[in-house]
Amino acid sequence: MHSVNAGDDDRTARARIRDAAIACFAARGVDGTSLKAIAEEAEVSQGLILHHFGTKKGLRTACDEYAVATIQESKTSVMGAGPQVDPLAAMRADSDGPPVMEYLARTLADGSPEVAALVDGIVEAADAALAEGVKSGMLKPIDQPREVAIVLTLWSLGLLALHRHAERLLGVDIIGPPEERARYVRIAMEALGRGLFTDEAYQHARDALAAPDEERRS
Amino acid sequence: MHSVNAGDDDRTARARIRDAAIACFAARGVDGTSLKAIAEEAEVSQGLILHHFGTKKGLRTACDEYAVATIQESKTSVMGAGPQVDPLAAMRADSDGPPVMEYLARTLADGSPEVAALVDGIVEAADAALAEGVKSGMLKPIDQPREVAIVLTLWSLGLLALHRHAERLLGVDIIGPPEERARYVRIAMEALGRGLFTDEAYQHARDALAAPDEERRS
DNA sequence: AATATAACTGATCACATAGTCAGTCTCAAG
DNA sequence: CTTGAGACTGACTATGTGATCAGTTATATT
Repeated sequence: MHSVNAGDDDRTARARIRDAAIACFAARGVDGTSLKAIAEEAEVSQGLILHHFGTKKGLRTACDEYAVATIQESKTSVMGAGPQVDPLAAMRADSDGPPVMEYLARTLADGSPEVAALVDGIVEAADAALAEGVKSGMLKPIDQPREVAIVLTLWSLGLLALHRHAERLLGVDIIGPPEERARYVRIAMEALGRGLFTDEAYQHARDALAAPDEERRS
Repeated sequence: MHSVNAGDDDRTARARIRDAAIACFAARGVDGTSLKAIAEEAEVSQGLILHHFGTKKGLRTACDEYAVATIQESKTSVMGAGPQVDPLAAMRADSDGPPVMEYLARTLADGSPEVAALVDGIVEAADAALAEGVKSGMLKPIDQPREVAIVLTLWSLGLLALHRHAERLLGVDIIGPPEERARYVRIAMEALGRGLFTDEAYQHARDALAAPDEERRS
């Protein structure tokens, strides 16, 4: 009865609580989720949650750490295959585990230090991937490579945060499996790959933007 | 004492409550804000909030409507100046009013119908702007103009939702005044304007993506 | 088997919350 | 002046919250 396992679930109670919390937080937000709801979802008592995590904030932190670790893991495994243009492509949550991507989408905006560090790491990876792409001749030389890496990363993650809008407008669940995201990648490729401006319009815009006060180059 | 106005503030109490709610919601989120906190901020009793708005949800809806109306207003006024590439540039909150942009950034992700409608409207505007740009020869022809308009809009709005990350990584407050955002525009221009891929790499990637279903392992 | 340690529960606490209500005050119209 | 309606308040309620705690059960160690 009071065993470590409950039902046919072989996860430890601690893991079950964490996963339940991630699911609840992803679905209704951290503030919108009570410990009671998590306890019911994990089929444990509410007291056990606090026994394991101390406070709700502690649970939140544990969720952040787990999500970050999960994503880092899949990121490095995907990274081995070669440089990736789309930072999002490097992030793929296991379909069987807790909904890490949804959780991240929810918590990206209300900045915890753990998530901030994750974002920083993704930027670094994107920066490296861009440099690699330039070196291999796949990408054009970039004037502000780091800044471009940052913006590309935040565009991707921002789209993740707004994935419900993307689903409504585009009919694409960018959190879903790779084949579901293929349409998005094609659209992104059209915008980012060849560029939108005509050559002369780009030169003109560039000159107009370059004019201001100070110049920041690497 | 019980007059319509309080202190030297000539807004109606109803407007003061709404503005205070927007400020609190923007700062700490809707769920993280109590009616008591709003009442204190607006210098009214908590009962008056419910007298005017019925429920907290009603207040939230009123905030959404006000924010949407404010942004729509500035959007159309900016639109008169000509087609805009960056959807964000069309949105500028008055510096004196409540922090509408911060509020929008907070609420973009937890989709209310009002905000969803606003997003749809911005997409329409971006779509029209793209078409205009193509027509005037500023932009290259676009294969999937509507989809590109959607993605560009969501990238911009997603960046807005993640503006704290942008500030940390880029040192740019994209909510701030236009001159503050100039650096971001230059970066976005480098990525979107001329494109990142070399010509042959783009052709190659494009061909690879055009194939209906393929397992893409780079 | 004995014992210590950790897992776990359910009752309970103090507190914050959204919402209700009775009644006061202001002001304008009759 | 009277009256009625809406603005407004402060006390109140019912409920939900995170957290505490005493006590119980399981697991591991010896």
